[in-house]
Parts: sequence; structure tokens; C-alpha cells
Amino acid sequence: MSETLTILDIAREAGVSAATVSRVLSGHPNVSKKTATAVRRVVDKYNYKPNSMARGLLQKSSRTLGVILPSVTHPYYAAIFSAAQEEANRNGYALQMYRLKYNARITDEFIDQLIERRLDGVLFSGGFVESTNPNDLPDVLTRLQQYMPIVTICPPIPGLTCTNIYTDLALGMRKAVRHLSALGHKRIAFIGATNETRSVGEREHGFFDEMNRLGLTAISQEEHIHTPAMGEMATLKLLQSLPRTDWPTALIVVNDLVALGVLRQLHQMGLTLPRDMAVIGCDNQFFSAYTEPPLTTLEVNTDEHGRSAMQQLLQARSADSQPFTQVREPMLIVRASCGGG
Amino acid sequence: MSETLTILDIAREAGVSAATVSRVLSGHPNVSKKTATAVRRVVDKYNYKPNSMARGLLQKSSRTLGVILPSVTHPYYAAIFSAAQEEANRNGYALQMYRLKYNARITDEFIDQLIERRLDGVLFSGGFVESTNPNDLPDVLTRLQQYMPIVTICPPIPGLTCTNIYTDLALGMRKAVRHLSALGHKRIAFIGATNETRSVGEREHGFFDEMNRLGLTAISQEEHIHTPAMGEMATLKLLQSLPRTDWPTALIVVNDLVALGVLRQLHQMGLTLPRDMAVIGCDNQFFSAYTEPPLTTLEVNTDEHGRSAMQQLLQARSADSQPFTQVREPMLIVRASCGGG
DNA sequence: CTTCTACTTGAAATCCTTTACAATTGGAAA
DNA sequence: TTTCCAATTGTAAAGGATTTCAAGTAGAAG
Repeated sequence: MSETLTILDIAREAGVSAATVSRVLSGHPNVSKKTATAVRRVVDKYNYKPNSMARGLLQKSSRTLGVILPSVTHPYYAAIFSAAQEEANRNGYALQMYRLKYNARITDEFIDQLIERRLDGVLFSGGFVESTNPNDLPDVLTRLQQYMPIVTICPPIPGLTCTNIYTDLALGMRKAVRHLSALGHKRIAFIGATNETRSVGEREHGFFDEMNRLGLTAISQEEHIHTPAMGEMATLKLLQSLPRTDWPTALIVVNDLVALGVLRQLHQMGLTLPRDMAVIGCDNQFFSAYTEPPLTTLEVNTDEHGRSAMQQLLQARSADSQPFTQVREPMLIVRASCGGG
Repeated sequence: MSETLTILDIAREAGVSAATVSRVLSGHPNVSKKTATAVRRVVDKYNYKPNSMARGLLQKSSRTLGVILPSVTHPYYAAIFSAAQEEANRNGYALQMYRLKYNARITDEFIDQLIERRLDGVLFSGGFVESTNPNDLPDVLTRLQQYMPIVTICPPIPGLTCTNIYTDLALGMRKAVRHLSALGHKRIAFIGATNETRSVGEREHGFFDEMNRLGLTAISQEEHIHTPAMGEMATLKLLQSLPRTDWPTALIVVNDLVALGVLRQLHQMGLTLPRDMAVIGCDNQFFSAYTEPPLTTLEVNTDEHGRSAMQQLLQARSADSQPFTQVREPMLIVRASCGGG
């Protein structure tokens, strides 16, 4: 790589001091027009770019932010990350991704990476990650919070006080149940059950709660399901485990990705949707309108989440902003997979 | 945020000099056991983490890498980014994403961001970005290359010498054409044509080339198509523009994402696949096995691309490694959408 | 009890910028 | 011509680590 020029090299060639070059570059007012143009000429000539590490060291800001996610190949998180990246860059910040795997406990070593790099803030959208037992999450994040502001995009984390933006999917599940109930369904199964993660737990809770209120029969399995293939298997197991007369007439699936596998399995079993089985997913992914039949689902505005969470994070540094929780209401997008459109 | 401790604070409390603390932390051998444990006790007590900007300034390394992509919501790029991130983190590097939009020309201002941050290297997987006229790409990337190593994951860029890993999709398209030809197809259309981007242009070239060689009738449209909705429209337009007798009997689609829309349109027009129309996509996305019917496609091992490109990038700094090009051969994955499985 | 060697340790320079403060310059007012 | 003030510019001190080189210590050998 070519030897990089420093501000001193520029200063020397322009016949001024380093301080003056710095002032010109940062648009400081106290610089005469003449020197400013002279300096700028040299800067342009050599294409000088100040070293952001040196600047960051002095200003105690890396102008870099982080995002903690379990995956970016999952379109839900990809959308959050993408929107956050866009917003960060627009404001002159770089965005780094840190992956905290599904089921992995968050460790001090993990967040030490962010602390060493002196990030200016972090977005946490743990999703599956947030195992409740043992629950390290609040402790570890609280420690991280002593170093940088955090904004979370997931159901509020008990024991952690920070700005939090999320969509109330318990409510979403209630909407889904009510919709199916209104169509006459009495036996409904939930695919993707697990008691291990909060974001899924929330959906389950909404599902069971509303099923109870309406006096319907809820069916579910205790498994952590998060891929199409797992959805395919789970559907098979569920239906095989029940006599045909006890089959649910509708399935609510934890997310659209898993629903892909569910739809496939139902098709393979020769069922016609929505006649033989109604299906509702969650997340409204780019592919959800293109399944066969198109999938009824809950809209979660991930772009908006990512963007506004990032905006909050950027503000958190400057203003003495108070943490707050912003809950969004998901909309049921009715397509052919559940009938009743 | 809490006031952060410096190495001097630790040194003072441990009764040693900053140099010694530094040595202990970096595992330097010339430190007595006794001092080492004493220092470590204080480090642990205050949870001291060295400031990576200060270290980076001195060592001329930010331990940070970048990826330039047109999108992370597109599963193709998401997979590359994800694998690259994993590999970078495993080696103690952070990974930042920089988005260069579809159709956007790469500018000096764009890469200035990376230069200012003194990234240790960058992965370029431009995709659609690489407009050929006017072709700024080689110039701008060559300039960037003077500051940091580059590895590209896309067809080789004329005028740019750097390590390059990609899958030969011209060959892939030939395989697709041959497969269809063997099944008796004579009229085949390409959906997603454009002369504006290299990565797509390469596919087109392979398609037309092989069609010619086999003496088949190639049909295509001049449009830049890269979403399911665009695929849906393009299919409609193509078929409406032709008398039914002139219809192609098979469609090759620029990628699986677009193929989602193509499948949907064909279904809406009442066609049964593969009887009335054969379809082949490209990329083998996670959803491609779950379309109706499951989509025949070309396997592009994006994970592997991302991982090994990152490995090359990491090595590029240390060893005096020579740039090389690694071409991979795509495999045709035959599923129900094209018949002949 | 010296002398030498091999470890340990510390002092100080360095990385590159920003910024508070001091110094200089020029022109206006007296 | 002096005096004063404002506008420019420069000096030097951070900022927080790493690393070279020199100094110090302790133990072994004579």
C-alpha cells in the first residue's frame, strides 16, 4: 500500500501549520479565504484524508455503530440491518455487524469486542437469542450500556432500561386468531412453539391467550423451529400425531420463513388451501406474496424499525434523551392462504 | 456513559508502568509471573479494555474490514455478507457494510469513507452496480487499491488487478440451455435481460451463445429486472407480445428472486408447470426448493464465496500474496419446475 | 566479595489529529 | 505616528496506547 500522507505533510507543502489545515478541513470560520484555498489546493492535489483513528482518539468518538443480530441471511434481520446501515451512513457513521447466534448466550467476551472498539452505540435485535434461563441478557447488556447507548428492537427486556422499538406480535397473534375464528375455525395449531425465546414466547402467549378467550382448541408442539425445513417436518409430525378427525383446520406459523416449509408439506400431503387448511404466517417477507397460495401474514415494518431505532441511537449521544418504549401494531395482511379475503 | 479508564490508571493502581501493563495484555514473554498476575488482577477488577483507536493509530491497522454491496436484503448478498462477517470476526476483525445502490456509479466520495477510516481491506461484490458506460469502476477501485487490498466477488473487472472469486454463470447458463434442449425445447426466453450490468451481461452472453450453438430460438427483452414484481410484469409483457404459437416453451430467469414473480405470473395465467412452460432460475436461494413447483436453478455457493474471499483478504495483508482469479463452476439443481428430473 | 549475564522494568518517543491558548499581523481609530 | 482591536495563525498539549532502548535487579560464576 502507498505510504499515507499526514496533516503535517500537507501543512508543510501549503506553508502553514497543521492547525490551519485542520481548521480548513473542519470548516472552522477563523481562516482567511486565501489560506483556505491554498490549503485546499494541496489537500486535493494529494487527495489527503485525515486519519479517523487519530481524530476519534481525541474526540472520543469512533463514528462507528454496531448491530447485534442472530443472522443477516434471515430476511427479517436483513431488513433491519439494511435500514439501520442506510440511516447510519447518511449521518456519517459506519455500521458494523456482530453476530450472536441463535441459542447462544451473550457473554462478556462478546460485548468486550464492542467496548474495545469504542463504538458510539449499538442496536440490539436479539430475537431467538434471548434465552430466559439462565438469563444473562439484562446483566450483560446493562454492563454494555455503561459504555455506550443501546436501542433494542425486540420485546422489552425486563431489567434493562433503554429505548426500545418493537411490534406487538402478541397482539398480532390475537388478530390472526380472531380472523380465523370469524371464519369459523375452532381448532387452530401454532407451528413454531418454544418456551426458550422471548420474541417467540410473546407470539405464543398472544395465541394461547386469545384462543382461551374465544374458547377455541389450541394445539402446539414444544420445538424450536426457525427454518423452512423445520417447518416442513413439524407440520408432518403434528398432523401424523393426530387422528384426522382431530386435525386443526388452521395453522398459525411463527414466521413466514417457516411457513414456506409448512405450505410445502401441506401441498405434498395433497391438501388444498384454504379449503382443507388455512395458514397464517408472520413478518410479510418479500416472498410471502409469491407463495402458492399467497400467504396471509402479519405486517412488521422492519425497515421502519431499523431506521427509527438508528435515529434514536444517533440522538441518544447528543441530546439528553430519555429512554422510551415505542410499540407498533401489526396489521393483518389477508391473502389467499387463509380464505376470507 | 461512565468515564473510561486508561492504561495509566491501571499501571498506577498496579504499581507498574504503562509499558508493563501493555506487555501483560499483549502476552509479551518478558514479564515476570508475579507482576503479570498483579496487573491482571487490576485489569479484571476494573474490566479495563484497551482503546483500539489508540492501538490502531500506532500499529497502522484498524482491524476493521469493509464490504461493498448493492443490498443486504437480497438473499444473494446477505449470504456473502454473513459468511464474510463470520470469518472476519473469527479472526478478530470487525466488518462494516457500505451500500452502493443498484445503478449508482461508484464515486471518489464513496470510497473516501473507507480511506478515512483506514480499513484494512475491502470486499467488493458490486453486482448490478457495475455499469459499463461510463465505466468508473476500474479507476475508482484502482485508487482504493492504493490504500487497502481488495478482493472482488463478481466477474473479473477489466482494468483492475486483484484477487477475484466468482462463479462462472455464463457456463451455468449454457448448462441450463443444454438441459432444456435435451428435453426437447426449441424456443427459450431469457427473463431479466439488460446490457447495463456485467454480472447479468455475463449470464445473457452464456445464454445467447449456447442458444446459437444449438441453433435454438432465443427470445429476450431489454429491461433491467431485479425484483419479483418486475419478473411478474416482464413475463406478462413477454407473453402478451407474442402470438401463442410463438411462445417460448421454456424460460430462463436471471435469478431466483425474479423467478418468484415469473412463477406467480405463469400460475395466474393458468399455465401448469412444467407441462406448459419450463422454468429455470439462478442462485438456489433458501426459498427455491419451496416454490410451487420447486424451482430448478443454478447453485452458486455464496457462503463459500464470502468465506474464502474474506480469507484471501485477511491473508493479503500479511503474506506477499499474489492476486489470482478463482472461477467456480455452478451446478444445475434439477427440480420440478423444468421437468426432466 | 566481585563481576558478568540474563531477566525485568521504566522512560520516552511515536502514531496523527484537534484545540486551547498565545502570538502575530494588519488595519482602523485617535 | 501611536495605540488598540480583531482577525489569523502558530505552538504545544492532549488523546491512549505500543515499542525501542536504556537502566536496573538479581542470581550465578569466579
